[in-house]
Amino acid sequence: MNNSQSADEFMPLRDMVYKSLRKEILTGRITPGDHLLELDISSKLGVSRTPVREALRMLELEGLVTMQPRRGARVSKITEKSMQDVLEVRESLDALCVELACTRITSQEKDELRKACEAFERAVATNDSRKIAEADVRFHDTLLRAAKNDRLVDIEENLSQSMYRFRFEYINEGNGHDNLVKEHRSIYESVINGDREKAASAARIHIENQRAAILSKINEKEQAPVNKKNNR
Amino acid sequence: MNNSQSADEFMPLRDMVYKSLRKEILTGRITPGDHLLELDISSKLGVSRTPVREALRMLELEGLVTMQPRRGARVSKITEKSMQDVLEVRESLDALCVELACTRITSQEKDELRKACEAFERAVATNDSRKIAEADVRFHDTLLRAAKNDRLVDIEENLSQSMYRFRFEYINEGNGHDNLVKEHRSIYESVINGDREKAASAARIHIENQRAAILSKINEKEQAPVNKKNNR
DNA sequence: ATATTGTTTTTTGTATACAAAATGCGTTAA
DNA sequence: TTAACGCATTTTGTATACAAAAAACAATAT
Repeated sequence: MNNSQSADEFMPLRDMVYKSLRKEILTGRITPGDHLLELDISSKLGVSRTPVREALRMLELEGLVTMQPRRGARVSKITEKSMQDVLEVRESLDALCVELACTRITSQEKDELRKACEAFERAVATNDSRKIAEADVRFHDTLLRAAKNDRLVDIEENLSQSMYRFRFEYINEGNGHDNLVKEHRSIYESVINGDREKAASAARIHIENQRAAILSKINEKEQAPVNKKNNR
Repeated sequence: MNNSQSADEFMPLRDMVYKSLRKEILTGRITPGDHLLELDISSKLGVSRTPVREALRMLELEGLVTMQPRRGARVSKITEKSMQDVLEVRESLDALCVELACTRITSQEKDELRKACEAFERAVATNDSRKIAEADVRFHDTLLRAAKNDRLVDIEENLSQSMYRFRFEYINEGNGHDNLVKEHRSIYESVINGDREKAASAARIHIENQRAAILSKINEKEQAPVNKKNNR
């Protein structure tokens, strides 16, 4: 009965379920390790098990849930190692992204990038971390589009998902906002000027700083006794 | 009735179907643009539509098939652009891979890498392109494992899949075998010596040459009237 | 001959039914 | 008290049934 996902109408139920579950995982309403019961989900969303199962297969391939045959699906755990792995790959791919953008960006996209950069600065000024996160995504999406590589877009989207929870938290960190602005500006200017080397190194520094923020956050948590289960 | 996939026994049917379909796509027995009829597949493999549908959802997320709601699944088309996109990403990630391998490879893995490198040289000597392709995969897998990054492994596997058909063909190219040996050896030596810069540039050159071979192959085909369908 | 409309057939989407494995629980025996 | 066994329940895996959309086809009118 509860729909909880807009923009459907003629969307197959499996996609509705998929988006709904993904949202709950990314926003932390379902936490790593939680068992995903097909019957629970289907009754909660008012559909049968069939679309639920298909959605689970999709989430499995995305890496958000882990299947054990005959034992069901669980929300994938995030370890520090897995986060390190993601960040390493992102560093290379973000560098690639801005390098490609340097040579392929159109004048219209340059304009968009400027706006996105300015919007980010304004968002930081408001100190509203939701707005900051949104503006951050917009800036990076603009760069990604300018790179004109569809496969890169797919992979980066997938990597971003893995970082979603942490992105929100590292942006909440009190200190680094001004640094973020500077880093974005540096990337922006390099891309506009078509300076591939400088753009790449700026992108790498940007990720490197995120890594530091995220890892300090993880370690901080490790101190506290964190192993609570079932937030509902 | 026809099983066509070994190593199952207690594998869920969806995985059997998934592997079976993937194999047929990768080996070209089903070609891009082909319509995948659920009922055909299920009767051919002797299972019901349920596991077939779940397998299709997985292949969709992997990018091997493209779904149109209410209109079924088709094998994804490979365009020159999509191949270029894949190669660009691979260049960055292969460079990352060997850089990581430089600092993380164990002495045991160094040994494996040496063996893989030598096996590749022997394979080239036989001039059997199937053997060459296998040895090539072995060499790259060894490097990938040495990099100790699970996410990188996943992504590279996915990218390799997209190139599977072409890998076979470019390896068939008469000219480049000796070059391949030299390139591998250069990568091998750099990694053993822990020279990140040299390893990265060697890896990039390696991919760059593959790009040239693959693209010449694609262009060659474009000349001939290639739009045949249904090879069965 | 072509376009349009209506009808039949095919195909996908969804729900449900049934089988088999896994889980949980209580009982019994050491 | 604990370990082990068996039974009941839950949960996943698979098949099938039914609904609805799309495609194929035929007939009619222009």
